[in-house]
Amino acid sequence: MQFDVAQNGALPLMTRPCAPQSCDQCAVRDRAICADLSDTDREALSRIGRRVTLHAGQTVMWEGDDSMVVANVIEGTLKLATSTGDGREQIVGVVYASDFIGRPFGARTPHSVTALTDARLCLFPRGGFDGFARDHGDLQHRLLQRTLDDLDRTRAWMLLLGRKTAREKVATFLLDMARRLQADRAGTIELPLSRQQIADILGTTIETVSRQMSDLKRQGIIALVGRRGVRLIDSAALEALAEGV
Amino acid sequence: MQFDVAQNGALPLMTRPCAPQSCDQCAVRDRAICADLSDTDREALSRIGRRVTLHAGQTVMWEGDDSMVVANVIEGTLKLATSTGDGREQIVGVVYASDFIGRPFGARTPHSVTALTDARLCLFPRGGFDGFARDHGDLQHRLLQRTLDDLDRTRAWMLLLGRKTAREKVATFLLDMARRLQADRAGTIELPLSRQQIADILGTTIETVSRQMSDLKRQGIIALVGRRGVRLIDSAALEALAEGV
DNA sequence: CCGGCGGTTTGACAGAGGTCAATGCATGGG
DNA sequence: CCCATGCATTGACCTCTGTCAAACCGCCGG
Repeated sequence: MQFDVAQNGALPLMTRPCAPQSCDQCAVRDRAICADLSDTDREALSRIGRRVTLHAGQTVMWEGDDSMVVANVIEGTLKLATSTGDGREQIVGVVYASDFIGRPFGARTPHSVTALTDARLCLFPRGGFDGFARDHGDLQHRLLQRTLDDLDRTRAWMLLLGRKTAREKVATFLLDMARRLQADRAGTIELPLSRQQIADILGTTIETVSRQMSDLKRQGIIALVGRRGVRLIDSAALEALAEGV
Repeated sequence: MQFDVAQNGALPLMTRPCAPQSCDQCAVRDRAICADLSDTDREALSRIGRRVTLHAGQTVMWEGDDSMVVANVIEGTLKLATSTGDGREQIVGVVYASDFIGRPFGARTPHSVTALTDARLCLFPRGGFDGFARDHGDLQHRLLQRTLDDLDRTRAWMLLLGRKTAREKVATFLLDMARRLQADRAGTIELPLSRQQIADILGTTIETVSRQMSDLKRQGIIALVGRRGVRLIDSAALEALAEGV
């Protein structure tokens, strides 16, 4: 178990905002929580925040910090993580474009948020966002929906962490990634995570992940292409393994 | 690993409602999500729902069921659980008086809800509740707050499930229960959970829980009184163990 | 007060997965 | 284009925890 001391670049607060950009051409405009707002409301919200870019490895928020900002993910993939005092890390969530990050209506950020790939965020100071959300029931409703979904997904993941074997964990993980990520024409997906990060998601070690993947490959259920590429050859078999058959 | 086939009595929908009771003397009136409502709104909500009693072991909702009802817990303790196809169970939450249960704004109940002790609920049909919540921003805000808190707690628990040792798990669990439960004058708390249920919370087995508790007792850190009583003798030592020192 | 039931504790053992270490191999900078 | 660096794979080993089984003992009903 070790820390991710990757490139801890400048905080995004320090990051130069992108050229101001209206919500009109925002890539996540109709999937983010602001999707239901009227044009004028959306522009008002937009003026509270600003667009920032992150490089892979940069951390936006730290576990235990005062909750200062929240954000929509415009592009990229980020991890949410907590760790024990002695540095064992558990990834508690992975977020993608259009997802919402940060802790609104609360004093503390309960987990760190770190970019896994280069990313772009639409960042809001928390106070301003909280106030805006209180006045806009539709925004709050959308946030509630999303939080309820997150909670469901998180609880489902507890079953994996608490009760599944290493084999089942890796199979479940691969299926989950295949569902979320776009495969190229050869059917290969590019994992946005290193083996260490996969281990930190599954509550196991890098060696165990590697061994399980090698086994699956040996059985002809998946193919490994390069360091981060995976092609699912027999999804049905994977599904079976994920459920422990 | 085995099923909890306890007393699976009638569904609460079948349960005879208690004598109609106004919100005025409700025990959780100022802690439940309806606390911020005006008297008239609260009564309106109350008319949508009804009070039901549950016996220990009764299940209110089943994993995967259509989400038909939601409820406030007036009294008692309940568990939220999911299981794998072959019957391994993971408890994903424990709820107490004033907590909210069920899946509003969604089609499926993602986990079962089962009474650990006798309990009383204030039960609402989901459709009616959803509609009411949409029209009452303050109720929705309170629900959002609560869901965000649940999510934080759940994610903290993922660290336990994925990264902590059996010793750390049990120590963390005992401290968590001590924080939630009222100790009697001798400083003893009465766990609302059997060893099996504790194991299902911690993602381990009944034997491991038992062995860890016996070790802690042998070290003079806790005392065990009867089947479900525990007295924390050296909380500082427990804290240290919980963090893996 | 006693006896039996069901949950709990304890023991013996095995195996999944963690740890330590060495080797392999993509990938990007020079 | 090639090598160095860091991630990934593989191997050997060991420990923690799960499994199976037996003994124990609170607690309730008779």
